[in-house]
Amino acid sequence: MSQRTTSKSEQTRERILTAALKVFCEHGFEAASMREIASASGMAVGAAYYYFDSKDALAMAFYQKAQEEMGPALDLVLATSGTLEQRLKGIIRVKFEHFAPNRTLLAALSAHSDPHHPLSPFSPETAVIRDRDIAYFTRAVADSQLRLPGSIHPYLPRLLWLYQMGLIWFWVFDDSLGQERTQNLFDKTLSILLLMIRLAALPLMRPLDRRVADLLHSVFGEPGR
Amino acid sequence: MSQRTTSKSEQTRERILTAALKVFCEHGFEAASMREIASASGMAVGAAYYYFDSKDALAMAFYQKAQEEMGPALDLVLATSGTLEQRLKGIIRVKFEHFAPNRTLLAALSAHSDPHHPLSPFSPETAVIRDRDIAYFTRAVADSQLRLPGSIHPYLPRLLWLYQMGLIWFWVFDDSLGQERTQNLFDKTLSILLLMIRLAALPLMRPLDRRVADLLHSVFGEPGR
DNA sequence: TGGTTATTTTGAACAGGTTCAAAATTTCCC
DNA sequence: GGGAAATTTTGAACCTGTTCAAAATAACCA
Repeated sequence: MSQRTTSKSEQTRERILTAALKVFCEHGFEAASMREIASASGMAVGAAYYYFDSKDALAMAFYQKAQEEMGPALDLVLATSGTLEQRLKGIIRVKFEHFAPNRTLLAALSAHSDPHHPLSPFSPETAVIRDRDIAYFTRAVADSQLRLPGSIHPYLPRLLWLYQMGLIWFWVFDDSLGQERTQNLFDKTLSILLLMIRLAALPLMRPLDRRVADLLHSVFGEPGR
Repeated sequence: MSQRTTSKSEQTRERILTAALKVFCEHGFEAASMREIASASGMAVGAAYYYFDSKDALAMAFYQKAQEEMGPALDLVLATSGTLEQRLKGIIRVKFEHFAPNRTLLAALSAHSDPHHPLSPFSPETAVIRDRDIAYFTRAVADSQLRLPGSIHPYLPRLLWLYQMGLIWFWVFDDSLGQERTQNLFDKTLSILLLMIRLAALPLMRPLDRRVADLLHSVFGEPGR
């Protein structure tokens, strides 16, 4: 049966990924070798490459799995909080808490700044993951009544995603105890962000609005979803 | 004589770097192998590693050399322009023009986002290069009369440097013809930046100022040079 | 069931960055 | 000048990510 086969194949894939995460946790991403991962999973090196395109792809698979696992917690945040502030705080807290045990693993993904690289957060290959992520920000913005210029509004989810990516980047490399510096950065930037959104409604900001909308259009392309 | 020795050693180093740049230009950074670079310079692989810590370090050496070469052009910009706008435009244009022939080589440096990595733009190891770079922005800000809150002022050079880094990052991966998208981004963000600086002087912005200054302090540390 | 095809698994081979002990050369000092 | 010490140069060896042709296994169908 094709069903069973897929399932067994899936199991093997799972087994390799689990072994990889274990090895990553033990020696860190760099120090972990594909040979060790393979033998930890009881398979040959080639098998790991049959299921994953590269070593980095293992880190990406971890991210993808994490995204699925966080789904319910994120839904809960959106269901139980109303203001944008609460929602953003909630969403980002969920992510930090979920990734905390493997925080440094994310550094492997931060390495790919080139949007041409399949594992870059900006690549076409990661578009599905990215869009799923952005969708949460879309929902976070949706029914929170924001008085934001309409021209900027459609870009807000993507901007917030970008903001989150920046925070995560800072967090990944934050050596302070309990990553308190990131917490500090988060508190302060969020408060500025919300204040700016409030100020953006003032007529004085009109010239700024126009320019920002123009900029966003040329960076992100069409405003439509 | 110690002088001669240093000089000859320096020459060899130069010869390897030149060969490396040639090979990088021919096949790109990734495709260039250390063996090819070594043989192109008429030395053994080990020699390259005697002068440079890694392959990436060759790209960094290129950046460092470029920084020195751009010095006079940057000084000229500062000497012949008065407004912050003209100066920023000038400084960044000089850089783009200088790096244009080797634009993609900079991608090798963009790869190191981890501040722990010696070649990261944020690492202690690159502090000298970074500070030299920031100094130009300090000079650019210096005698252009800006009405900016005093609490933010000391961070401005570092912020402008960060802004420049972002632009260069965008430029390195910009596939549009003649990198026109970057030009567009530059024009629009600069106009927004200058408008924001003008708006920042308004008393209405006082609460924002305080928060921004607080944020900058916690990210950059002490305001003093 | 038995043969054929598709999927999965293997591990040796490859390529390239990096190391290092030894050799070659230069410097330094008596 | 000559011998010790420092510097420079060498290239084979190492390690690791990755590939790939062949082997093993599973799925499918007559």
